[in-house]
Amino acid sequence: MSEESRDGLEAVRAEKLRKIADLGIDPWGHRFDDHKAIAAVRAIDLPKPAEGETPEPGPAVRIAGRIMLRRGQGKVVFLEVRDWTERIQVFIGKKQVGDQAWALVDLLDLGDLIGVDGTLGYTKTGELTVFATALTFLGKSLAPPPEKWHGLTDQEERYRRRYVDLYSNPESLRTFLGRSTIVRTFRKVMEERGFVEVETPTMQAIAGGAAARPFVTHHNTLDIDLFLRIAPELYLKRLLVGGMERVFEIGRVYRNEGISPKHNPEFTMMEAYQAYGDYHAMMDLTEGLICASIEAVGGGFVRPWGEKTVDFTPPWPRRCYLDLLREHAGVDPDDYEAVKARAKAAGIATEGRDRDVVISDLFEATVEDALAGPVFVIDYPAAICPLTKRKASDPRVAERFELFVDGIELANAYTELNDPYLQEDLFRSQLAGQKEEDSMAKMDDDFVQALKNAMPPAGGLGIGIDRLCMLLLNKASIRDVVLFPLMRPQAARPAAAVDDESEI
RNA sequence: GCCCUCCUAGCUCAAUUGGCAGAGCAGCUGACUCUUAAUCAGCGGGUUGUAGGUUCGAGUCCUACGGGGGGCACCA
Repeated sequence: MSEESRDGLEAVRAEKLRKIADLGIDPWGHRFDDHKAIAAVRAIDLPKPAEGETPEPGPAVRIAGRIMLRRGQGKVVFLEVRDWTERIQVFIGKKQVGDQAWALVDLLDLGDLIGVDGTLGYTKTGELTVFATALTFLGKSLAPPPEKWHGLTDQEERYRRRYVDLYSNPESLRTFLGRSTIVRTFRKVMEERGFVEVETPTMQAIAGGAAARPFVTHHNTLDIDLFLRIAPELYLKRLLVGGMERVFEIGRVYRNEGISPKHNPEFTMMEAYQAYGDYHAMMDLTEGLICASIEAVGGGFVRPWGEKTVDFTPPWPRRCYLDLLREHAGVDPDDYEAVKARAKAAGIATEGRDRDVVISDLFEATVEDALAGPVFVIDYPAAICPLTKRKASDPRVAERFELFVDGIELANAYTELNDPYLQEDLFRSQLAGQKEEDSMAKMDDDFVQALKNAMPPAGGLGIGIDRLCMLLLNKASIRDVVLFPLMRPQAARPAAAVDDESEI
């Protein structure tokens, strides 16, 4: 951490900035219209001249971007300029641009932003190149960019200074543009299927709809504590009561729990509710959303996933929860003594705990990691699903599914419980062995009142956007698909001396 | 919260058993009008995350603290 050397490198660039201003050029640039995306420039069909042939003058192009590489050659310089679509080589000759522009070229650093007008053509070695006729300075980078070959590799720096990661690591930029493509695809598919996008409160007096600990915040004027939402579920279902038959929300939820490669304290979920649907309708929707996303980001249905491969070719199997437990845990779920014995062997407490809670723990311990998927796990034990409609044929079973891929839970959906009396009962009854703060059952009187106005039978769905992005973009950590993952604050850097820099 | 591990120049990385802190890139000076991580010659750049300790001597060993990564726990 040398303040001295950092200042040294910055001082050199600050001096160049001053010299650029001395040339009568604004070192912070201005509006620069009508430049082409570099990818579009590269897509221009310009035939390569044959050996020895004098090349035809190519089309005039205008580009803008960041200087990534510089190869000086006396009175000629080659730059690699990158924008958010591509990179391209720029040729600048002293004779071609004139003395005035050449004075500016001397003051260009890696990381600076420039606009280039020129003609498109090929160099002697056959590289597509913009032969500059004019330069426009668009922004001075006072900070030196990372090493030109390796980019920024330090994980911590990549997360803390994402702006550097994005411009220096094309793969990182590609990932976040891919995430944007996935979100856009979700909106498009939902719209095609007749859903409307809505926004519901993120600050809630009762943080319901999931089993998670909320963040607490405070409203000063009302002098009340509020929770950041852990799910939009209960508000979206109020909209079903109100007659909005197909709604969805793509939004941030906040859960005050651990951080891991699969968990960020704030993450993005899409929740959708469809009146007169059920969980099978939600499975079709889920498959449609994810398959459309795969087509949008490209790469086919058989996709790399770390060292593994995941085959997303639809349709995906739909497997019963208890069948999977039978297979992987090797016990008959109806024989609770056997289940308890198996749970104890797996290190799961059984004493004084609800039967379905023990079964759920055993499922997580023995089945989830083995689910290569994609696979819909369907028909959950009812006691662990307080917001879900029970099967008419068997009230011990809830009409719920979760979608798993390589042990990762990607989606969670129900046929929604719309019986207000049963909902109220389930809100009141805590399961034995579950702490209240960890329970999904939190009394929400207004929600029960809403159900008393008749909520249509419905299917509801939640999909973790971040995890889907991990899987489709092949990133091992959620922090690689969240632009600014939560980090501990660093100790403040000593404030730079203000007085002796003020003239710049 | 617990366990393991990492932190060396702006960036990417070396440094043998505890023995003079190094290289490449970037930067600066100079040469070069078709380069491809351009090349060539020269120069500058460090409180080895922080604070202690052991030692004749610590980047290296020990302790504490800070930050990161992985795992456990919690959760989606």
